[in-house]
Amino acid sequence: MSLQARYLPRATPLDPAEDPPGSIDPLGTLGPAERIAEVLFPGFTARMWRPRLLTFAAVASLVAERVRASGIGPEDGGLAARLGFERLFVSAVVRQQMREPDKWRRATRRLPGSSLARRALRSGDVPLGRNNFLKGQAINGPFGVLARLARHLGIVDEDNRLGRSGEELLLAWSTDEQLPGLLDEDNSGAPGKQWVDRFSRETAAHLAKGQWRSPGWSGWRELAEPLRPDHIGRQEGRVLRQLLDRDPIRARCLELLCAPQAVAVYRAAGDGGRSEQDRKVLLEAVLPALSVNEREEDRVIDLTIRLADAYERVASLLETAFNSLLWGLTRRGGQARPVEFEADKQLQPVFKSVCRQLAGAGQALRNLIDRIPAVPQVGDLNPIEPLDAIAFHAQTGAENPARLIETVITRHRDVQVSKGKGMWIEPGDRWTLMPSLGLASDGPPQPKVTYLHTFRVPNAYSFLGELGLSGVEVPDGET
DNA sequence: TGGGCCCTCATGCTCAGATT
DNA sequence: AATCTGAGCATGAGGGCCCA
Repeated sequence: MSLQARYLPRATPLDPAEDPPGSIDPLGTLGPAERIAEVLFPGFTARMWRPRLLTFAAVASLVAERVRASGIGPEDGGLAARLGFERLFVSAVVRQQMREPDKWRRATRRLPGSSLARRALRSGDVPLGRNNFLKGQAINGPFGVLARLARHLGIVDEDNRLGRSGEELLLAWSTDEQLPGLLDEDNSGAPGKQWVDRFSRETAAHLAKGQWRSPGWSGWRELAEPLRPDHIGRQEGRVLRQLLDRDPIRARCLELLCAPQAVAVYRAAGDGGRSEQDRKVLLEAVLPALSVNEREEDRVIDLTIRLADAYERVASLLETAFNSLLWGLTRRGGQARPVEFEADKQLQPVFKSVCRQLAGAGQALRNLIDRIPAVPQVGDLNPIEPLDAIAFHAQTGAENPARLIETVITRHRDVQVSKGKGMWIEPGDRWTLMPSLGLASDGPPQPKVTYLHTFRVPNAYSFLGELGLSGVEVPDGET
């Protein structure tokens, strides 16, 4: 099929030459939600699933240090060595999986770079490097996605060098994997030291000479086996759990997630997607299990969950209102006068419903914000001003549909201005929808109850499952 | 029972926000 | 301004289901 000229993009009067408007978060609700999530599971992000990559991070940090000490690698603080070792590791795990799919089935799940490593292996075992591995490997690779938590736990420091907790973790790991003497400085010849020296040399040779071992090399297996992401050792697991429990709020949240009732709620909510898992577990399992009179951490968690819920209700209602404007404009060919939205028979019930629900949600949010200053663990992470703003918008928008429309478009304008971006909807006598931002569903958007943002509950359960909590293993269809 | 199609979800990249 | 970081989102691989 040939490409025809009429399908090529052409500038039209509707196609402004300036930068396109920001494509996500038109109401600026993401930032505050992230800060609320940070109270419950500090250090976690939405991409963290496999706790064993924390151990890998410690090992990679040690190897990078050894390569640096040897003076072979480039003078970059060990970054190149870390990334080189990481490529060897991912390739090593993928090789084992391709050789013995049954035994290694769960090893590469959510292992960043695994599919690129597999592709390189299939096309003739091409060495992994900058051009055929992860873009932005430093942050998107196995180390990178866990780096924030690894720092929180003291496994690595700000410069990604091995930290005190990292040493503790490595000692436990090396005992489990029968690699004693891992951290020896002298020429002890201990198995652990030999292992580290060997793969430090391999990493250095990979970096300096582009060395890439043949498929039959025994090192592939000996690298993959003790670090495979699906087998955490006993002592290693105990240390990981201790490190995660060092923050009292995170420890209490993890404890509450382990309750059978909470696990049941989590599993039952699986169909609704991750936002339903967040919402149901927090509201139906964790919140009722708190002892706010006896435990200080529980008071923090109680306020945070209530805050998260009120915030998400407000954010999703405002987004519904904004999407209604997009939908109304799309149906009118991208242009409409503001009064047409209020008069739209299909949008009227949506706006009315949003207003009605916003009144309660906005008041709830306002009451919770007032309690924040008394709880430093929440207040330190959550500036009041952005929360105040959204509560104010909720209460203003709740008055009537006209006020709602005005509030939402004003908030959108302020958000885009602060980002230095154009608006999705250009206001004026007639409002104009920017190209490619239309919303072309059959019916108007409906007020949603689902959370727009993630609160890390599924990530925490993934960690707990791999650390031995039963009932939350990632299902993979066996039996 | 085999083939094909559709849907789901993991994966990797892009872009926005934060920080220096 | 440049760099670093994180979530959103497009994409495509793979699994399941349906039909022949």
